[in-house]
Amino acid sequence: MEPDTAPPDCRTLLRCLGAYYGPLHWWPAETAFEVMVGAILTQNTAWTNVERAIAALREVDALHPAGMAALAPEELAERIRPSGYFNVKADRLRHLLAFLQERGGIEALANLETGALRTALLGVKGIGPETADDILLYAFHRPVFVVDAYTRRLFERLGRPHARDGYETLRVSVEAELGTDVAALNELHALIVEHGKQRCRPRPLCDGCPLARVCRGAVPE
DNA sequence: ACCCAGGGTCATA
DNA sequence: TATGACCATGGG
Repeated sequence: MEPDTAPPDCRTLLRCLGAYYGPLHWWPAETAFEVMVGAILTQNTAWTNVERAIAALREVDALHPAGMAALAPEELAERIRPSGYFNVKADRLRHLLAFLQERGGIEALANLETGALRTALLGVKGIGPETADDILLYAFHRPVFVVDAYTRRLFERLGRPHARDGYETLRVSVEAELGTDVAALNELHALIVEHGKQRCRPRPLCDGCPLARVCRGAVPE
């Protein structure tokens, strides 16, 4: 059943979720390249598994492009094994490396306009819309909203418009509310993920909480 | 023993 | 456009 009140806007969600969980200081990485690697490794995978893979890469100094490129393909796959889909993801990381080299590195990419940069990222095999937007927002600090499965579930339960529309439509609808506020876009996605991971009964998160009845489990009627 | 996780690609209809 | 199969590990 849908809430009988109007669905909360994004600023309200930020205030409420932020009061309870935040600030979250995303993305958990030290460099732009590490953000890109993490964005690929976390595809359909729990972050705890990604942390092991990242640690295994750090052990052999493979968290920068040259260091990763120096690894044999088999060793790269072996290092990231804990993150799952390790053969697929090893290929994707190598596509990323080739892309960075062709384009003159991260510094050169940073000169591109956001739309051009997104198009370029989507041209890399293994980088789809969500991964591209993770990279745009958290590695290049561009004003982009990242849509993921948690976002769809939450928005659907809140009765927000476009919850079931295509990726681009949903993304643009949020960006229309938050404008070019990179800090807000950063925090909102992080908070939605953090809240989505909770396995809890619905409870109020803030004063007059608009999603007190919306948690990971079924929405009580 | 199941279900899911901070997706994406490819083949098919 | 829209499903379905596939990729794979680790925690609840």
